[in-house]
Amino acid sequence: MTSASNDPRWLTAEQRVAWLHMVRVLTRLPATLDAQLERDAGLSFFEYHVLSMLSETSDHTLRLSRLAQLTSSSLSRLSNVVKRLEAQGLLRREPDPDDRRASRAVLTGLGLAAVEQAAPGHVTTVRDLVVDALDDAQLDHLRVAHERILERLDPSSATRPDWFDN
Amino acid sequence: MTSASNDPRWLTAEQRVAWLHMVRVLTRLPATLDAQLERDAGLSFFEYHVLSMLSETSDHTLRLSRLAQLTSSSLSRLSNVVKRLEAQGLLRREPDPDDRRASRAVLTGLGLAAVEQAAPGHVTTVRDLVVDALDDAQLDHLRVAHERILERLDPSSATRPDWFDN
DNA sequence: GTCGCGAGGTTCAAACTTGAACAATTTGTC
DNA sequence: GACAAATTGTTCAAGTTTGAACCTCGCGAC
Repeated sequence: MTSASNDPRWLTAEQRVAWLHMVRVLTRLPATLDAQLERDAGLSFFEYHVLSMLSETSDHTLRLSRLAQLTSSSLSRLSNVVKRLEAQGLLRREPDPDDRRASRAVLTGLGLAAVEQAAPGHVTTVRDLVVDALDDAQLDHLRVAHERILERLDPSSATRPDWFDN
Repeated sequence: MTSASNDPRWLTAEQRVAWLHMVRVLTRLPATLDAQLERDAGLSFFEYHVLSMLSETSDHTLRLSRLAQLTSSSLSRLSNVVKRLEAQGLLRREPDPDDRRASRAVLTGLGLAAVEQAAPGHVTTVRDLVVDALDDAQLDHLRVAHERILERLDPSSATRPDWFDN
């Protein structure tokens, strides 16, 4: 026999090329987004993401456990970051009236102003690096591929925002 | 006028959906790869990446500065990780005879064995989450999109391995 | 040659993340 | 109702990353 049957199936040359490209994007894109936001707004991408998720809800409020899902972070990491953001006055924590174990994070006016100030530069960076690098068809193909991947990464769609209709 | 001319151009609904999908992939995929490698091989994805890049060269050797480019890491981060990997006997550092400022990292037999042991599980995960989630055309579209994005992220292609022919 | 600037690496302190342990609820089951 | 199990969130110690400071060496201009 030429190969044991429990070999992992290696990648073909084409698959390997595609994967190695993806790894480079996966490592460089977040670093670049972080650098821009840190430089222009004093926020990490993760902090921006947290504030941004809050700003999308109608009452600017989310339970910490939900916020952890939406940002794909551990509760421990989120707890630390929320504490820092609270110390900066960008949000505040309040007990959840419906469940006394839980806390809710509420965006403050200062926090909303911070996201709104940071957003234009961030959007410009996203355009420069991704959206404007692709034509409409290519961006749509990228969306489809990401949807397929997300079905594997997150079958329950727990990380998908509720307001995300599509 | 309805909008000042220096507004950043906001994303259209379609573009926004595509971008939000990408952000979810960008944050969850590396975390998942990390978890699998840490669990099954005791390596972070970054450590695996370092060892893997070394294993791809003919003499299993790379200058640290080159290795930093290939893994998109700061020299500082790489220096720390290389020190740890050296302490574990997975690689060793030696002075570069051609440039006395430089050091080279050389994969040891133990290091090669570690990559070879970790590789099958890693490849299986990559297949499960990405490669097998897409058909050939979709994977090719993904490759093309990533190539366009990399032209923006890394115009000089400094992070592209030399043996990467394509 | 030698002067100055830039490249290659290391180190240290400060900041951040992780994972385990913990306390306080809530939920489900009998 | 009462008890076990699961959920929510915080905290602490250990490990990792970051950025600035620093040292050594190569390169180019003069």
